[in-house]
Amino acid sequence: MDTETPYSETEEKIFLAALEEFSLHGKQGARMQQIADRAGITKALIHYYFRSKDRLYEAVFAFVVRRYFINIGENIQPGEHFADTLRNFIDRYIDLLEKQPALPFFILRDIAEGAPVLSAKIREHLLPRKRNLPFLFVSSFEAAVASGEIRQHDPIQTLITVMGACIYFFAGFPVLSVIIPGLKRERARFLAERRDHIFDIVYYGLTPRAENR
Amino acid sequence: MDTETPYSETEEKIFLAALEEFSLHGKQGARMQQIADRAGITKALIHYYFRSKDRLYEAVFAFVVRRYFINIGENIQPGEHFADTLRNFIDRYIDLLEKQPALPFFILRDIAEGAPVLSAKIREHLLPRKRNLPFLFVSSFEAAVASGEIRQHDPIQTLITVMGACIYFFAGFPVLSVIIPGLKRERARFLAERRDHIFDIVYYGLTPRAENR
DNA sequence: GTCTATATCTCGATAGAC
DNA sequence: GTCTATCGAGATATAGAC
Repeated sequence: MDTETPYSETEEKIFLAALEEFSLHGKQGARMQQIADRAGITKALIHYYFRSKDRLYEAVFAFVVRRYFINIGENIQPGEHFADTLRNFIDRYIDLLEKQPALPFFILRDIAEGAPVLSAKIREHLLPRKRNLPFLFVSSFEAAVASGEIRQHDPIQTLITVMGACIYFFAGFPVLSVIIPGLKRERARFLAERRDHIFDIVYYGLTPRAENR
Repeated sequence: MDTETPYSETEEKIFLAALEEFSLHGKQGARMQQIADRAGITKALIHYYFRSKDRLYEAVFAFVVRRYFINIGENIQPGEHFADTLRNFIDRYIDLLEKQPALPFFILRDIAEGAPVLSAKIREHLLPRKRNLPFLFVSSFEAAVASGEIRQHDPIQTLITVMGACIYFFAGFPVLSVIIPGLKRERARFLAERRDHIFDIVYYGLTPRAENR
């Protein structure tokens, strides 16, 4: 994985082990011993590099947030039509989740505890940027309403719907794969279709409609 | 709250305190002392009734999951049109989440650990029943495709989209309320609109469409 | 059944050798 | 930088009086 940081080899091993352990068990549930085992070193070394469990968690969280909120928000072009913006949003979001499937759990863990760390990170990193993904989504949406491309609707509601539709496949996968036979085996195909499906439903749910039913 | 169990008054106090504490902090993060304080008794009494923290957590989790599956698994009427089924599904699902907002976090915690408990409960409670909510959703969907009410589409993809759209509002609320000014204050109104929004997007995303764009 | 007091244990953190 | 050994805090769990 590209941590984009000048970590030593050992640091990186610890870091990755921690990411996995924290994702699986949360901050409280994670065990330093388990992280050490995963990384193939001893607890003492973790403290040597990261000083404390709190700091280690902080480091992992900061990394995750950078990936999640900043990478996703940068270099994105608002499409000429809302259709392009929407498609772009879905693809980027699913790409991100696919590349780092532990990520939603990591985030949701924090949320489950009232999102103490996450809220701070959002305020610090996401809100100050004008070109972040949610912001672009909303402004592109409003432009499209004005131009008549889509109907009058609430952009925030739509944003939540799209994010939920994307993330739930990953977050709910273990459950879904019990309910839906063959899902595990055909995950890749299903996920590819998922992008089209979400776009299709949402976009045509927004466009001016035929008079029927 | 209706625990539907023949608990003594003290047991019930402990149980409810535990439900709250576990919801807030997870299994590991929860503190027996805190549960005792919430319940207005001492730690020793918790052990008297529930033997160990593990067993207490088990009891709470089993209760939460039972509620979840009982609610989504029974008493649902397939509507005459898919529109009715969809509307019904959304309303029930959001009702359930609203009544028990800690539920997604409980579930997500289990999922993050590979859904050991949840998978078992699904196999045990949901799959054997023919009239469960997902099943009815899919069969109503297919009937509607056949009758021409909606277009050809994948019912499973649609089901995931709807569930994700419903649940993400609750699961993501702490984050969303940071990004979206005023969300916390207007939660009730926003949630009411949410039902209409999801129905509108999804249903008209599925119906035969005007030729435009 | 409920409490106080205490035993036991788990786990993060540190000391110190190499 | 990395290890082994150990400490000490804090949490779960138990004993025993009432």
